[in-house]
Amino acid sequence: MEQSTYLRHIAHDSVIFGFSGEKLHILIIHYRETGLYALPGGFVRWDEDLDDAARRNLKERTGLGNIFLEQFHTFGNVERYQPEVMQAIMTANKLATPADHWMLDRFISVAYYALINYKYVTPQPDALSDSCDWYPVDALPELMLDHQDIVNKALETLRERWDKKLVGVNLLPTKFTMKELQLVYEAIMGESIRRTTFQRKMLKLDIFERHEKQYTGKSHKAPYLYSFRLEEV
Amino acid sequence: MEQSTYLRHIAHDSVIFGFSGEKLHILIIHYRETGLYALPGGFVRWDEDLDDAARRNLKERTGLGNIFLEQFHTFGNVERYQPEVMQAIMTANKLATPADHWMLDRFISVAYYALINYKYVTPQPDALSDSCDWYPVDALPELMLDHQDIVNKALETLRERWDKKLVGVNLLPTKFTMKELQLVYEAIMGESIRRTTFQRKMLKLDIFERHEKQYTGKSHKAPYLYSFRLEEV
DNA sequence: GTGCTATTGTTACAGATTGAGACAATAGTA
DNA sequence: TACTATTGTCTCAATCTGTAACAATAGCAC
Repeated sequence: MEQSTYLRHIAHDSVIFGFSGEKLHILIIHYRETGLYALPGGFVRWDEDLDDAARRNLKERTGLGNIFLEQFHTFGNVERYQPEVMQAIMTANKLATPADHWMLDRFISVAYYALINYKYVTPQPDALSDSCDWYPVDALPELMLDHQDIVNKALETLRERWDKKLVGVNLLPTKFTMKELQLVYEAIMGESIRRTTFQRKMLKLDIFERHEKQYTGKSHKAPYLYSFRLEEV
Repeated sequence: MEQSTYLRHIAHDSVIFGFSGEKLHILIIHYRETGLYALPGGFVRWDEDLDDAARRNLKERTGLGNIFLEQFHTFGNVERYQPEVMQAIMTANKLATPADHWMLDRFISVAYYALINYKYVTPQPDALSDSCDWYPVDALPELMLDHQDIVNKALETLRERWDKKLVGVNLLPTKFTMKELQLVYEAIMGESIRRTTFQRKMLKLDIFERHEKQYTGKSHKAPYLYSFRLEEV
């Protein structure tokens, strides 16, 4: 039986979505002194479920557990194999890297996406990176390896799996206005939708609880706050 | 750099769907003398794309290349690790199995589903198995490891991704009747649908070419044959 | 308070889609 | 020529959607 800590050749990366109130953002880490930007990710321990590894990573980066996290694709092209990239990262961190080091092998990466509440998160860099920050999905820095492909596929998947409750519950605060829900929808779909149609369609779903009005100080009619009826989740 | 032929810890399995004209079937292999049934699968070569590995496997089993094949989930629970199962298969084939043999390691499996034309296929067993046959999805033998979970997830995915053209083109012969298309739909969805509604909805898509009538010798009005207009695929 | 503006909740109406059934056409058989 | 099973089409009502209109405010200026 293998005795090393991690399974060889297997990595995982996460596309962690947050909604700023206006735009979709994702978490990107920056590797010290290399100029390399990447998705947060890691490896799978010998005695750990694949999903648990991704969850552990998410917890380390955001401090949040019990978050919506779902696998969406596994990337396994040979072109992902670029040992010089990993070499650069390790050298910048003054780590010994014998040519047969396990981190320099070819990796297949299982990609996950997470939906979390932007406001409750303080992104945490890991041992090899000097920062971990939110970037708008439409203005990302150049990402290493195939990470931009991973982001694109994550967005595509999110659009396909758009489910009002799922996405809303995870990207919005507990109470929100219809306008905010609509902004999330538009940010994900990349298209605008008529206010009245959206409102009617949402309300007809009968999955919302209506609460008090939200007085923002603006000089116009105040919108109602809504929440998802959670007993139906 | 790793010198062995295959990437360690990484496997792939395929759920290969075919339509008998009445029911959905999938290909299942039977391992010699062990009583074990499993999905066809294999490993990934050091210099091979993940998708190509699955495609190679499909070609070996069915003789068919250029077939619709899509990844849908990666299974990586620790409970998949049951070296005694692999041990039994290898012993039955009189293969030496030192305790540290790479095939006895823990594996993460990337699962694919394929849609192929039932009639054009002669299933081929591989070196370790003595048969490879079609089974109706609702009457599978007991499968080893988590392969039943894999099948269930494949079905679920197929239902989500039901796209008339995609599914029809791959599971039906070039020319088919509306009735046959409806049977495919019902076999996948597991529910029946009203004939007239289905027909109207399909024809409105405007993706079919109508051909001659099909005279089956039955005493009733003969249905038209249709094909998908392929320039739009 | 009265008017003004921006935004929200609701309703109205036409057009499209859908579920359910009716009905005529017809290939083979008695 | 009648009869049966199945298919292609149409009708009708119910529902859903896109669009616009309109009434109801919350704050502000006065």
